Amino acid sequence: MTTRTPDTGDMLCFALYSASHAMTRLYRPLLAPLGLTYPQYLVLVSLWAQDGRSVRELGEELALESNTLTPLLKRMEESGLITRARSSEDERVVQVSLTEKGSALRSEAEKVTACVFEASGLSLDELGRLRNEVRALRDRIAALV
Amino acid sequence: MTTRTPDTGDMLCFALYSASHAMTRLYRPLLAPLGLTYPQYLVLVSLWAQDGRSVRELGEELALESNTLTPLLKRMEESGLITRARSSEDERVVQVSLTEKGSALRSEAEKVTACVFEASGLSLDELGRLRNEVRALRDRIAALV
DNA sequence: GAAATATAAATCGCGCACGATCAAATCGCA
DNA sequence: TGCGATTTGATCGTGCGCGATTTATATTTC
Repeated sequence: MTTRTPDTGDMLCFALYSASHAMTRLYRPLLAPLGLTYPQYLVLVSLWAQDGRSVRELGEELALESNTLTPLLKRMEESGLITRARSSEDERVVQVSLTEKGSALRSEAEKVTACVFEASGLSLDELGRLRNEVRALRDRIAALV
Repeated sequence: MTTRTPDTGDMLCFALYSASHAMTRLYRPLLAPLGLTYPQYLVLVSLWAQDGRSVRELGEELALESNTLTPLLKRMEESGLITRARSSEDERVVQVSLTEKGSALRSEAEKVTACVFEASGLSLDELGRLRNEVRALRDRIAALV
């Protein structure tokens, strides 16, 4: 009948917002012993898949701008996880590379992954399906912005 | 065969993280003309549903602590959207109430809602189903933390 | 009814996000 | 070849999120 203003419980955007924060809260105590924040963990995941990427490439993968990444990467350099170096071919580009320490965290991170999967309470199939739906929505929205 | 470290594309947590940020980016230009950020919009949505809530109640609804809400609410008070007043019954409690201006934004917000629904590219049914799945996941995770 | 405990909000410090802007390097092309 | 346009990353300011702590008020317990 009457269209009422949606409550937060009705809003998909709030479901995503609060679920994302819940995930970060779940990760925090698991990553803290490794000296990592969640966004820093994402950078490592990206570099484990492909080392030596530029700031721009990392930004494309993670949907973050240099104004976010530059200070974040400096902190990661400070804690000895990565190195940052200007490319000799193109002096504009900064290559980000894993250190020994950054590479070594990979095996620790697999335990974290397992722990988070457990916490989700989903089967691999369910998780994959939900992830694909959320990703599809994200891509549809991102294409507009 | 071998279990490889998941890439960001495989991770449900990253799907949620990036989808949530994409949503915020979608909302930003729609809310900016109203002088609102996305979290401030969420506070208004909560208050439109039930005015005069305490900081604690808002925090429960939005899953935010007073260290986030207090400064946020002060900014909203500053911009004339809400009032903050100590309860006379319990001096610890701060009641948050909509001003005329805060109430008036409700009709504007419905246009924003429609615009975001459009951008999602989902049917009402699909949206509802996805929202319920994301919410269920969030609640399962939040129960552990 | 005084001391111990619990609860509500505020404060502080740090790490994201991001709009706006800037400096430097490279590219394009007349 | 030279000069404007583009690309890359950095810088700055503001607004969240949140762990840790503090202050003030209320409740419990003895």
